[in-house]
Amino acid sequence: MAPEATRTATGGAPAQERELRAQGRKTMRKLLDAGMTVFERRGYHAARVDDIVKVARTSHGTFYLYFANKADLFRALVTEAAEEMAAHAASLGEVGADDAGYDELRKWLDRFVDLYRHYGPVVRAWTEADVEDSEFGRLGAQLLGDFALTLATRIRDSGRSPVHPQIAALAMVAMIERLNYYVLSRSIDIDRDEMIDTLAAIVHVGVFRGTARRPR
Amino acid sequence: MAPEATRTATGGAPAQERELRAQGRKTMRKLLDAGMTVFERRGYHAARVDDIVKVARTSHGTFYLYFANKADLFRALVTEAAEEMAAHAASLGEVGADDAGYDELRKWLDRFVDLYRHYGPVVRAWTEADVEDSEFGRLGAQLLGDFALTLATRIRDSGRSPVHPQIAALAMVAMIERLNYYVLSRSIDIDRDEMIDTLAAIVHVGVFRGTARRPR
Amino acid sequence: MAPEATRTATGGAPAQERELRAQGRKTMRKLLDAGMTVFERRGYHAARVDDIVKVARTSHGTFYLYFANKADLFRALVTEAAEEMAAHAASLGEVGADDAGYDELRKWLDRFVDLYRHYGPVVRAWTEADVEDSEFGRLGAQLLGDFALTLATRIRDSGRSPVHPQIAALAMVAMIERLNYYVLSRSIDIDRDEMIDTLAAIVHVGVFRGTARRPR
Amino acid sequence: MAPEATRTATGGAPAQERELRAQGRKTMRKLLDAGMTVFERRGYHAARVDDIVKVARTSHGTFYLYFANKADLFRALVTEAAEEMAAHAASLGEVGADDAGYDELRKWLDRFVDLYRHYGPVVRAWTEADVEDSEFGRLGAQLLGDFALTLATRIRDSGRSPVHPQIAALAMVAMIERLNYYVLSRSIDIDRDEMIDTLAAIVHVGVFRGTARRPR
DNA sequence: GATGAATGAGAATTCATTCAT
DNA sequence: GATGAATGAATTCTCATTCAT
Repeated sequence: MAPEATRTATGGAPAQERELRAQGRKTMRKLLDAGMTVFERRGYHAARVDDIVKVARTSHGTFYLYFANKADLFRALVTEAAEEMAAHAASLGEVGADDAGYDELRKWLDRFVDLYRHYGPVVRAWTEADVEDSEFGRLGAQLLGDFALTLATRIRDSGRSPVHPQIAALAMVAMIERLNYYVLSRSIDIDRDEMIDTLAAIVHVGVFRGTARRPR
Repeated sequence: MAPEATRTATGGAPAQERELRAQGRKTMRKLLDAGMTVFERRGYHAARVDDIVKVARTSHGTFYLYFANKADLFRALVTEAAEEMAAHAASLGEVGADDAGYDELRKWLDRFVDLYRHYGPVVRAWTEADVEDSEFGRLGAQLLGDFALTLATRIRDSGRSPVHPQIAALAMVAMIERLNYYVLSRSIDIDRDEMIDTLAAIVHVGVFRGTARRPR
Repeated sequence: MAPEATRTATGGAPAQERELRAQGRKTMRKLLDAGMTVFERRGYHAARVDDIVKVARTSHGTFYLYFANKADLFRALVTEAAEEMAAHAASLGEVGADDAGYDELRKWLDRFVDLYRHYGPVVRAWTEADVEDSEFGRLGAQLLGDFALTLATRIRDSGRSPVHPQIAALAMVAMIERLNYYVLSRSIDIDRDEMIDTLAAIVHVGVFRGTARRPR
Repeated sequence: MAPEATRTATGGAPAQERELRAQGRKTMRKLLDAGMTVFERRGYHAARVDDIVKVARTSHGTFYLYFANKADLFRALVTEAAEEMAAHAASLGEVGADDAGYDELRKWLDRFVDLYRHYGPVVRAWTEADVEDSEFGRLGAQLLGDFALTLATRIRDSGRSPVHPQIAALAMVAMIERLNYYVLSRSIDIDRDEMIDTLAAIVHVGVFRGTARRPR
């Protein structure tokens, strides 16, 4: 289940008022992809419609045929990312104190890293856009909430953790998201498997009071 | 030792070419404080020089008497913050597996939360500015590096941790910084002490393999 | 062969990155012409982009669609003028000591006066811009050099002149250019033909050691 | 009779309303000299009061104690220069067709080159300021007129010249002034004596119908 | 559907001049 | 007399958005 498979590409406001044919859908996709590229390169604020349009090899006029404005395109990307992330959060199974629990956790983290590698640019630009635009803030808060809620449930279910489940869940999200961010944005050179091992070990022992021998 | 005590207020480029008298230094401080306020409110990008000037109750021209531009003022703030943060990182003592180790960790976190409450606006705006301006990126990467290095040393010194010290250190920073960020920016309502307890517990057990009974 | 015939209208930096259609080229021409008008009226420094835009009956934004800034537009005008001037310098034929030599010289001067009447505004603004902007200085020095070189060759070829050919050539340029400048800028009231006669006579006798009877 | 000897240093408007003591006069002279330096370096427009004040090692406030504004200081310099120039123009004696005439002309030119080397910066900035500010334009037109009138009289007096005396006089001024300008501003490398010889030869033969053998 | 051209509000920056000490 | 500080009008330039073809 590669991220690409589920791309919904809802499209912006103007596009939803019209029927899109094959060509139209293609143009819209080009713009979305270009947006991704540009937001990654320059962040949300510094990204200009002009940049996006150039990368997509279309014109200014065309852009506004599909999206109401820059925020509209961004919202489409963010929504796509948020849905994938939320789905992923829910996919974490029971995390026992034993090796099986560790494995479940590790597998889940592994998948997260994939997702983040794909949607990272959006998530990062999001953090940035967030500050002023309360709309993105709300979207983000909700995603964060959903994400943390699922984890909190798993922590509480484990019945072992002496820590505050909600806070611990948020702390976990913080650690996982931000470490990935550091690695991607600062080009810190960390071995992917080692990173996942470390995260899994800290979370399993620190949050789920795992007792399994450290693997590898 | 409140943060205010050590404020160095280096000042921007134009201010460093002149020697400032009392009044000048006062005005510069007003501008720095106003910058803090505005960056907090609107983030780095959305902050306009005009906003800062209004908050500081000075004129446009005056601003440029002390700082070359918005980035220059921000750099002054960032430098101030970075110095404090780095100093704090270095202040973490040995973290044993016992209660004393836990206490050391908790005390250190407690102090961090204070610092972050003060400099948070800067750190957050920093993350945002970072994307385009590589200068801030470098400053940030360096601070992150310094911070993580100190922690990695403590982890390695503890001799107990089966996790990769450098990665674990980065993960710790990520968790601590980001959880504070969530709390401050999303106005998530978490009790300060509980948050510190939780962070201390996760790190002590997860990273330092602490064995102490959960306090409280 | 009126000056208008050869207008190349190279255009400024931004315009060269796109390909212009008919409308675009027209707008660019409007801006160039407006620039000429405004530089003539107020000189290089006092000319504001706003003035140019008003004369061209376009908007501010449009200006920057075609030129990077005032200097960029000016450079386009200067280049145009420099090319014409250089071509004209090269068109001076052999100048003998007899009446034919005088006639050649006079014809050439006559044409120069036409050219200068057209490009004078640019040349004058150039002198002014020159002081600070070394780029224009270089362009000007080169044009001056080209111009003088051609004349120096003619002087040397004449074989009669006891004066230093290069210095004499520069002196000629100085006299011709500056007298035209005085006449145009100070609105000194001199009869065009008399001016040309006088210049021709001085140069023919003073530089080429002409022996022809004074014409008219 | 070096230029320095006759410096009148009239001073700007504000200075004339007060009595100046020794210190005051010294400060004013510092500002005038600094103005000269800065106008030479950057031209009239680009020269900022700030530059002048820095070179003079005084403050902004002090500047306005002596001059009403930038133009006021410039006017003081220009007046000084204009007086010297006018006096020099008048000093040209009778120019005969023989060697003595040539010598008179040459001596006069020699002195002019000295003067121009000193006041050149002012004259050049003047040309530039002239474009917009009609006050300087008038001053310049008057100087030019005075200068040319004197020469025209000498030309007419010589009784030999078949050229139009007034036009020829203007042409002479143009040539002399501009060649010096080229040499000073473009740092064209011409031997001073050769330049004077050439100018003298062209003018003597071309304007005064001199018959003397070319000297040197 | 698509495109190049045009627009203008908004933000940054400079610098001559005035002011308070 | 002298000075550093403050001011704000004037300009330049950018870029999201609309328009005409």
